[in-house]
Amino acid sequence: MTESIDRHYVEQARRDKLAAIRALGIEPFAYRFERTHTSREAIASYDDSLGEAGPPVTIAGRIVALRSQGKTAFAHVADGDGKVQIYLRRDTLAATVWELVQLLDLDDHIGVHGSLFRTRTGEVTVRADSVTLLAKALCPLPRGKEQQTEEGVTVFGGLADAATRYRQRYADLAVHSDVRDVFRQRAAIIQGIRQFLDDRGYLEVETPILQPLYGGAMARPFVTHHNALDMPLYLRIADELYLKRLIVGGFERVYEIGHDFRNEGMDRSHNPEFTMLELYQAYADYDDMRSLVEEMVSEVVLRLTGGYTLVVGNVSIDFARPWARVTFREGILAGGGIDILHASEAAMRECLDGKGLSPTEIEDLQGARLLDQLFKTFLEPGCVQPTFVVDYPKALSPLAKVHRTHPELTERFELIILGTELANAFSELNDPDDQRARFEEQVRQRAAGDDEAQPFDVDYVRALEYGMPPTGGLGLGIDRLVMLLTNQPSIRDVILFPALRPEEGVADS
RNA sequence: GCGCCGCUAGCUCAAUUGGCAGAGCAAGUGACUCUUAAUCACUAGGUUGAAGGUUCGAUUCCUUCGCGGCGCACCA
Repeated sequence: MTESIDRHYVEQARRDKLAAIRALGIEPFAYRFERTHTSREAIASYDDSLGEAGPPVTIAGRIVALRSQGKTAFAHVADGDGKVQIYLRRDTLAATVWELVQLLDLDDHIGVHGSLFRTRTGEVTVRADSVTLLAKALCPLPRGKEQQTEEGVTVFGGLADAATRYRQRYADLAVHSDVRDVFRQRAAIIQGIRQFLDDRGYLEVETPILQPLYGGAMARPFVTHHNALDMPLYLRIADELYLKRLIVGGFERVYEIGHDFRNEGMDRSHNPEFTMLELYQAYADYDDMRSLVEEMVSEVVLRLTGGYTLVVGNVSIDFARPWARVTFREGILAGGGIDILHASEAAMRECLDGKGLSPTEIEDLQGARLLDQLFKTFLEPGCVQPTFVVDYPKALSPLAKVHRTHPELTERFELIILGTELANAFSELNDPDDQRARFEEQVRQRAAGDDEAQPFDVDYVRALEYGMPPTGGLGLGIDRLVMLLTNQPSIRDVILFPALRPEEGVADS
C-alpha cells in the first residue's frame, strides 16, 4: 500500500486532522493512560448534594456522540461498562487542548479529566479541564444514532449487513453492546460449566488437536502436513479416544472444552470449527451422564438467568428438573405409529410417505438411514422442552455399548431441545475385542467408499486391552448451548469469528 | 451441491410501467457558551456487487459469475 492511493474523502478528512494534531505537537496515538473511574463508576460517584462541585474523575473511552456548539461542546464517551457525557468549554481548557477538541472525531479514543456535575437537562456529566487524545480513529465506525426514549434506546441506521458484521466483528462489537453481551454470556456459561465440573472433581485436560489418526465421531477431517516428520496430521473431529485413554491411565473423571474441526457444510447450527465439551467418568454409565448433564445445564441456566425458565424465540423452555425422557422406540411409535423393533423396512418406508420426501428418496432409505429418518420425522421435531431420547438402535450407534437388556439397542441418549441435538452420551464400549471388530467394520465401510468411516486406531485398542473400567461419556455442543441460552438464531452469532468465504480483494492482498 | 430472496453514497434505506439516481445520518464550510437523534444554512459525496446481452434508453428485463441470508440436502 502506498500513500498515493485515492482515499475516501471521509478518511482523508480524518488524516488531515491527524496531521493538524501532530502539528500542534500532540502525539495522536498514546502509550498508556491512567484513569480513576470507569464511566459507570464516575456517574455512581456523583451525589446531588455536591451541586456544581462534584468529585474529580479521570475517564477514558471512545467518542460515540459529539455535539459542538461553537465555544462549547458535549460528547459521550463510551468504555467497557457504559458511557458518560463530557462537557467541553473553550474558557476552561488550555488553548492547545481547545484546538485539539476542534480536531476530534466520532470514534476517537480520548481520556478526560474533570469534575462531575449535573446538567440542566439532568445528566451527570464530566466538566472537562483536560483532554488527552489516546488514539485517532482514521475510519468512522458504521455507527447508528441512538435516541433515549421512555421505552429504551432506539437506534437509527447502524451496521445491519450480516456479512460485514461477521467479517468486521471488531466493528460489530464496537457498535453493538448487545453483541458484546452475548459473548460475555458465552464466557459466563463456559465458566459455569467449568465451575460445576471442577467442584465435582473432574480434571480438566488438554489432548492433541493435531492427530496422526482421527476418530471418535463420523465426519470428514481437515488434513494438514507436518514438515519435519513428513507426515499428514488431522485436526481432531472429537476428543473421545484420547480422553478414554486417560481413563485407562487412572484418571477417573476428566473433561476437555476445546475446538473440534469437521470438514463439512456450514449452516445455522454448523461451523467447521466449533466448541465441544467432552467428559468421561469411570464406573459410570449413561444414566449417570443423564443426571449429570441435567444437573449441569439447569444449574448453568439458574446462574445465568436466576430461574429455570427461558424464552427462546416465542417458546418458553422450562429447564427445571427432571426433564422428559422417552425411548427411541416409544417416541417413534407414539409419533409415527410404527414399532421399529418389529415392523418391516417396507412398512417403515410407507410411514414416511407424504412427509416431505420424494418417493425415490424414501426408496433409497434402509438400515441406519431409515431409522434416522424416522427419528427426524416423528420424534426429534416434537422434542421442544429438554428431552432425553434414550436407547438408540445399534445400527445408529457404532460407538456405544450394547444395551444390557436389549441386545438390538445401545446404551446411548441424546439431549434434544427445540428439536435440536445438544448432547450425546453413551455407556462407553470397553471390550477391546468388540472395539477391534467395530474398527474392522469401519475399515470395510471405508473400503466400500464411505469416506466418513473411522480409521482403525491400533493404539486405542491396545489401551483398551490394558483394561478400561466401565465408563460413562458425554459430549455437549457448547455453541448450540450458548445459542439456546442467549436466544441467538445462528451459530455465527455465538462464535466471534465464524468461518466465511474469503473477502474479495482482502485475503490475497 | 440444489431452490428462493437480497446486493443502490461511508452507514441505513428510497427510486412509479424501462425514461434526468434521491433522502436521513456520517463528512466539509459557516453560525451557535447546558446539548443529548442538538439545531440552522450551504457544499461535496455514485462504475446502482462484477461481466455480458436486449433496448433509442437498464438500478429496473435476460444470461453468467461473486458475496450474503433463508430453506433443503450433506453432516452432529
